[in-house]
Amino acid sequence: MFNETKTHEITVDVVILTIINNAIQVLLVKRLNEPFKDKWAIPGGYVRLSENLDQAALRVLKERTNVDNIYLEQLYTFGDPLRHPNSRVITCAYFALVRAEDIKIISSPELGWHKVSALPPLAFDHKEIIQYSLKRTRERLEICPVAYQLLNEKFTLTEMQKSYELIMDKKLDKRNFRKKALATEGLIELDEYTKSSSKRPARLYTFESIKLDSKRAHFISNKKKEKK
Amino acid sequence: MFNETKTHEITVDVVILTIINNAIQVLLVKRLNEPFKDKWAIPGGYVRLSENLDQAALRVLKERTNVDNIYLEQLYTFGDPLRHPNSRVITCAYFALVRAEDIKIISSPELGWHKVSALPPLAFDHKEIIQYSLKRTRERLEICPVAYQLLNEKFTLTEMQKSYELIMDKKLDKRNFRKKALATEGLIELDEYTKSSSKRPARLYTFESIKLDSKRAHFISNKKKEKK
DNA sequence: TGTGTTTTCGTCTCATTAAACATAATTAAT
DNA sequence: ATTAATTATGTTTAATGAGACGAAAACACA
Repeated sequence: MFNETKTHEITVDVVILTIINNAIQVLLVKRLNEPFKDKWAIPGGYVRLSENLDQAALRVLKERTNVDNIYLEQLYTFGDPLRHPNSRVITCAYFALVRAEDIKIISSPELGWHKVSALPPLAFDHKEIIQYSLKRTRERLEICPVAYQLLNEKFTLTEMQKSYELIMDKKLDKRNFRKKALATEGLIELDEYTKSSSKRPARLYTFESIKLDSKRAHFISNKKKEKK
Repeated sequence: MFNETKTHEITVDVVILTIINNAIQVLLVKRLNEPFKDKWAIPGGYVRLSENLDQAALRVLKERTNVDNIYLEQLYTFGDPLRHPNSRVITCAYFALVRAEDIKIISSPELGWHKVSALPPLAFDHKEIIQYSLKRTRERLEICPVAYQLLNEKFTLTEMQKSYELIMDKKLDKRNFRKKALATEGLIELDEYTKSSSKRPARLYTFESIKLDSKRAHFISNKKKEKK
C-alpha cells in the first residue's frame, strides 16, 4: 500500500488570523495546481534544511504578509498518511495573530482574507487546522491578553472588548470588561483620543511589548506570574 | 553550509513518565552507536509512511513498554537544524503517563528508569524535551486529574496526593486535598482497603476510564465541561 | 441649543476558591 | 492494655472573581 522507503516531506503551514470588519479573518491562498486545484489553503512551505521550524514559519509569514515580530506559536503537527493525496507530507502548523494595519497585502483572486465563520472550500486538512487554531486562540485569551496582537497599535477599550467578544464568541458586560482590562499588566493609557467621529472621543491605549516564545508553555508560565 | 536538497528525516520521540519509589522517573535507552554513543536518550523511532504520528508514538511506546491505552499526548515538534549532529532530523515529541505496575520491562544496562531529578547525560536535545514534558504535565494537572494515569489502577488518596505533590513539586494540605479529590468527577470509591501494614487500612479508589485525544485541546475542552 | 451617540465611571451581591487548623478511629505489634 | 503509625473527617475565614446595574460627560451635527 505504501512504499516504506519513500521519504517524508515536511512543511510548515501558518494560520494567519486578524480582525477586519468586525470579524475574525484568516489569510488564504488559492491553489493553482493539483491536488486541490482552485481550493483555498493556508500559506505554507517546505522547511529548509538550514532553518528551524520557527524560522520556517516566520519566513512563510513574512513572505505572505511582510510582517514579523508578531505573535507566532507552534500549534500542532499533522501527519496523517492520507492528508496529502499524492505524497507523504507532514506539516507542522503554526498560528499567527497579526494586526490588520500592519499587513501590506493586496487582496487578489489568489490571496485574501476570509471570515473564519464562512470559510470557502479548503484543501487538505486545512479546515481542521484552522478550527484548531481558533480553539487555541481562545485558550490563550483565557490566560493572557493575546488579543491585543490583533488590534492596531493604539486602540480603544471598546475595540479591545470587541476583539474579545469575537474570539470568545459571547457578549461581555462593558463595565466589568473595562475593570478587568484596566487591571491588565502591560496596558498603557495614552493621552490621545480618537477623533473624527460624531461621538464622544475615546481614550487610546497601547500594550507594552511582550517577549514571546513560540513554545507556548513558556509563554503561559510567564503570564501566570502576572499577579498583583 | 547545508545542502538544501538533502531530505529531512522525521522521528517521534516519546517521553515515558511514571512514578517509582516516590519519584517521577523517565524511561531511557542507552545509545549503542554514534552519535552520542553511551549517552541516554528517550525512546524514539522513524515515522513509517503508513502510519500517522499518534500511531508511530504508540508503536514506539508499545515496543518499549508493551503497554497501550495510556495517556499519550503530542508535546511539541523540535526541528533545530543542529539538534542532530550528522543529519537533519525533525522529531515530533510525545509524552506518555504510564503505571509502573503495567510495565513489563526488565531494567538492563541499556534500558531503564531514571529519576527526572537526577538525569544522566542525555543525547541530542532530549534534556530539553524531558523538561518540557514535565512542564506540560503540570499544566495538565492543573486542569484535569491526569495524575491517576501514573497510579496503579487501585490507589489510596494518600498515594494520589503523593503523585500530585511530586508533579507540582510542593506539599499539599491533606484535608483540603481530600476534599477536592473526592469532588473529582470520575473518581470511584471502592469497598476495598489496603492490608498487610501495621497501620490503619486505607480505602482504595479507582478512576473510570477517560477517552483521550492526543490533541490536547480536545482533552481540555472535554474536561472543562466537567462541572457540577 | 438640542439631539443622538458613545465613552466613562463604581458599588453591591453572590458564588467560588484557598487556606488554616485538630482530633478521633483503626489496625498491628508489643 | 498500651503504643505507634496512619487514615479519616468539617468548619471557619479571607480573598477572589463574576455578574448585575444606571447616570453623567463629551463631542458632532443639525
